[in-house]
Amino acid sequence: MARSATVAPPVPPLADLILPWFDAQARDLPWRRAGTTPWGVMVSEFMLQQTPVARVEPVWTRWMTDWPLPSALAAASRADVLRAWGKLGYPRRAVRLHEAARVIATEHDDVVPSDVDILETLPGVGSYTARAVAAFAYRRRCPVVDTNVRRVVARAVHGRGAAGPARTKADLVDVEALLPADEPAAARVCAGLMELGAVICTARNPLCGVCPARGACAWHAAGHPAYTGPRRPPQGYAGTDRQVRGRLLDVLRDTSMPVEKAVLDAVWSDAAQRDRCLDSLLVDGLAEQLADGRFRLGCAP
DNA sequence: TACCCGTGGGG
DNA sequence: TCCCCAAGGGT
Repeated sequence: MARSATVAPPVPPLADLILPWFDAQARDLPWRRAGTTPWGVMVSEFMLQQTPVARVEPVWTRWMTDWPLPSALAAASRADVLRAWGKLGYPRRAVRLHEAARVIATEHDDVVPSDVDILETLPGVGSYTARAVAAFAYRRRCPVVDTNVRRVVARAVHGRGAAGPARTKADLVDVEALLPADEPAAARVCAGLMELGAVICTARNPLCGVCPARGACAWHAAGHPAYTGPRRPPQGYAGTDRQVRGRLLDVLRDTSMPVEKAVLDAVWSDAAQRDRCLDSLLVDGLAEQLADGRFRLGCAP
């Protein structure tokens, strides 16, 4: 039986390395500041879905000034919401946030729910956003899994270079295992895992040399083996319906007066694709057609 | 599950 | 230039 004087050096759990680093180094993002309401957190999470922090900051700040409560946003027109959303991309997120605000105002007394299952019933709120609101707005002990966390866990816990295909349930279990019992501390660990993935443990050129977690990182210990798993096919953009919809919407956002179809026809030469995209914008409620045939930004309730 | 949905910056 | 990526959700 081993009884040497040297006790096996306790490898500090990931959380113990990440917490002090996060407390000292976390970026000063506006929605992290004291006094941010759960509504403010929720708005930031919607905007941050697939959109970089730098582009969200100014829009979020203005948004919270104009619509500090869900009921305030609910009272705005969809067109005003879409214009305020500006060029954050994926404008259907703005419509869903608008709809979620109405549900919160009318069915939850203007208070953002704190329960994950209730949050997930809101339009545009999926597993990630529901958990992010519960953890960051209400300090709940609730595993939060986004693309950053998946990458950090893949590396630090499993020694793989990248996360690979989604393994939703397993990711939740993995993160849950990293969380301390204390609720607010657990919420900070979730934020810290995301922060680490965003600024240190990045997809390309991770900064392992200054990583606070490298002492507990399986990938680092293994010598940074390259990722060998399946890669998702490139998405592409040029020539897609997404690009055409973006151009059409760009016209409608920038005009206060309804426009003739000829104005929209000018943004894309392929008539069939252009008409298909315009129709899809109508279906999505992002655009609407007046009785006189002209078009404008969607104004639905 | 795979694909669709915007936009712009960096390597 | 081109490709990859960025706090996902809906279908």
